[in-house]
Amino acid sequence: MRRFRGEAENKVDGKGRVSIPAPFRRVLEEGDPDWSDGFNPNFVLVYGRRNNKCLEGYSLKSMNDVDNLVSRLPRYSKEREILERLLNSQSIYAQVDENGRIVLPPKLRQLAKITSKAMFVGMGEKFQIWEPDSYQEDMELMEQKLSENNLEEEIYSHLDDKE
Amino acid sequence: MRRFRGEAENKVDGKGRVSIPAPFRRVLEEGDPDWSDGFNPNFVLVYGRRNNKCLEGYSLKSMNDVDNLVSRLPRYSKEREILERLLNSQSIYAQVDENGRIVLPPKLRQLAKITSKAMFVGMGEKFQIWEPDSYQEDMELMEQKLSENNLEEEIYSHLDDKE
DNA sequence: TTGATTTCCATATTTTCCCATGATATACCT
DNA sequence: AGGTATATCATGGGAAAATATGGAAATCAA
Repeated sequence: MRRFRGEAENKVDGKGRVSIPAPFRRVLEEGDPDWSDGFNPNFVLVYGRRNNKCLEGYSLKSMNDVDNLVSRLPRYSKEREILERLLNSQSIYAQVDENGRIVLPPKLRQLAKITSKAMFVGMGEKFQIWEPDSYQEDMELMEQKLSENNLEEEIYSHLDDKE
Repeated sequence: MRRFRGEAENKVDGKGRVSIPAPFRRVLEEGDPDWSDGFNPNFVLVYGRRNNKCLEGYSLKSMNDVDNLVSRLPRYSKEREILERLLNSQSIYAQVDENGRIVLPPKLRQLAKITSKAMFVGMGEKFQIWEPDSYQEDMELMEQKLSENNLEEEIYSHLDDKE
């Protein structure tokens, strides 16, 4: 299964339209069970995550995976209710149009402070949409934290095969 | 499993096209689960490592191994999000074309300061793409450091099996 | 009606695809 | 062994398709 990789900065016009980077569209197509050649994929936009600093896009398949994880929790547990609230109420279906664009509703643009440009960031099974300056800030903050405490090595150590 | 070995300097044309050295292609083919004779392998180009001094190519298989390790971390943990950011946002899929070439997008060429030539360097499970002068500099720096303190022996000693 | 949203069309630029060439290399055949 | 046909390789150029983006017309909603 193809993953969301790379970054792309696209323009947002007055109507809130933005192009989804073509490589991301390929992943969304692959992740939409109903998609077939010539048609446009649907997917899910989540806006309640990361303190509203960005939006997150999931293919239908990967959203399903997340939903299934939630379903495994006890039906009326606090955790499950919170997760269901975050994932379901704070998300919408979006559909790519004929030109490869979506419309970001005003509310979502406000939340993420997106005005004239949007930065698309690949995150593997999902992607994020940032206001470009916020993204750069966040990236720098992350890199700073990594180098500060020599965390990079520690982080990468998580990758070592341990069985 | 075949490994990336050797060096090759190839031209980069105006469109950013470069030939992947034929021996490297053989490794990429072997490392692409979907590849079969007559087709062209896909792989992953990473541009965020090594201070942007070069690009790195990974076969799909070896990249998959890394991704799978990340997937084992709790889905929304800090570590996983950081790793996903590092690994996914700073990489793209690349596909070898009919003539054995890939296109280096302008952004990646800029990052590595690659203009008209690219040096391909085998690194075992991955390969690097350098601007030829930068590569020579880096190589000389390394050799200098090694000989200066007579470190070569010490370096190789790390290879001894210690349990 | 009027503002907003969706659909459709237009276009410059980028990217991809396809074919061509010269240079090596490999295989084959007598 | 010599010579010839056959691949493969690195590279170039042009045609065709795809991408990102702008704007107009059509549709919808209050």
